[in-house]
Amino acid sequence: MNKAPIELRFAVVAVDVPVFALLDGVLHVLVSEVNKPPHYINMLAFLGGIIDESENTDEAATRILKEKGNLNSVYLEQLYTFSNVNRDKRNRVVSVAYIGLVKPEVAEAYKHSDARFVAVIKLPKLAYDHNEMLKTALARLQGKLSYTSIAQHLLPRTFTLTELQTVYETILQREFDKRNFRKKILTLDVLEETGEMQAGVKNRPAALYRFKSKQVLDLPLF
Amino acid sequence: MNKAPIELRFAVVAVDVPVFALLDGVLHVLVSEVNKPPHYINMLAFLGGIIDESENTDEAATRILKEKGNLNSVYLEQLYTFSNVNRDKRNRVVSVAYIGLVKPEVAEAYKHSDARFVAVIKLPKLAYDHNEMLKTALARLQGKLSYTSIAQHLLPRTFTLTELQTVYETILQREFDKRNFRKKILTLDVLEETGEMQAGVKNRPAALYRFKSKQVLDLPLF
DNA sequence: GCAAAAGTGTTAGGTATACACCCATGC
DNA sequence: GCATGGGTGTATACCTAACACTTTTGC
Repeated sequence: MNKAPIELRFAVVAVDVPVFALLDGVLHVLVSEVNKPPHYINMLAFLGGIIDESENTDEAATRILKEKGNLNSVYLEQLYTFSNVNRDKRNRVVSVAYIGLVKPEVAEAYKHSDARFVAVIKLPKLAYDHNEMLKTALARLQGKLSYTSIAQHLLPRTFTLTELQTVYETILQREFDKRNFRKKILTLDVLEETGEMQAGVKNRPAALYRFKSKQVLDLPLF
Repeated sequence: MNKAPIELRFAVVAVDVPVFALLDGVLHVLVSEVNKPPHYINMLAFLGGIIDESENTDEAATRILKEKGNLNSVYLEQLYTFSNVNRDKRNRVVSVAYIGLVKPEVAEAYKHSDARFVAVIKLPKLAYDHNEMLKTALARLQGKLSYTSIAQHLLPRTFTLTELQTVYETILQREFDKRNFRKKILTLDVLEETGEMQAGVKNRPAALYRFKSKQVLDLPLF
């Protein structure tokens, strides 16, 4: 493919991906060390990188999580594009940010040389404009949870209704009445019982459910 | 500012802006002629252009509407970033799309050499990926109308409740009961009466309202 | 038998929906 | 006085929110 005149190509296009996971009922996000003197010395940032000539930004996000974080099976959706002139002090980078969600068993097993899941409330000042990106991502996550079935990507394949409720309570930062929550979610008819029960818990075992559809559906929730 | 290595700068970053207006109760969008042989001959597309080194994409969108369409006072919000490798067949362009909204008096008075407002339902096949962009924009517009006070940017500064209802009915493509619509919108407490009435209409003149706040607020609507 | 979490129904208050007639103005 | 759109209230169904006790399991 032809290229546009060089003077129009002053910016690089990157993707950045805050990948969220719930670990022990606490929202975590994947960060890695950044050490790019003089501006970004020993700071944390989300995984990200520059897109290739042969891919769109969706594909770049998937590739970069794989290459830089050894992460597969991440649910991704585009978040927002950040383009302030000085958002990366080294040179002009326009970043198409994505939100990534992984199931807890993926995050629990995660081991990588420099990337790790850190509790969102414990994050320090991040590199680039990633604090702003985080704020945008959290707001979007709350919105999406409230009117779609996106919670399925933060839960194991099968889960208890209490686990599902905990996802909502953790991310929306409010509590729900157990009976009302169950009534609501069950009448939406998006879950089905697996027929299995929890095993090895030291209390009454709960019934396990799964989402009927792997699609993220629009739902009237909260 | 330093530049990244040239081999990473294969793409240009552009913005594209479908600008919507309601004219006589019909949704219109601003398009201009594109004539870029061999791929795009005498086609229509939304206003758009390449960002400058000194601006972010928000600023670029505002500037381009002014420069290429002589349009000011457009409400803008970022829509989505389109990055498919072949979305522009001439060379690699990553487009950060915005939605623009203008008040009917602006659209009615609009005169420009090649840009014009065309009814959305009458649009032909557009250049680039602008049909896909339109689809995304319309879906977003419906969503925003349903849970924010964005309608204010498609209405004159003062308006009747029937005009407001027509905005909702046109964009959401459903009808509302007049009494229930009024009750709902008035109990939300976002409107105030101007004290003025319509003049020169050949029926009973309606009371004129305005939005209390110029901010776009989140509201529980439909 | 005790600790821990699962599971389950009812009531009251508020919100959404459906529906029809009179009013003010221009011509 | 007629045509046009403006403006208003009520009754019903539905949904939401508040609330407490019994069950099952492991130890």
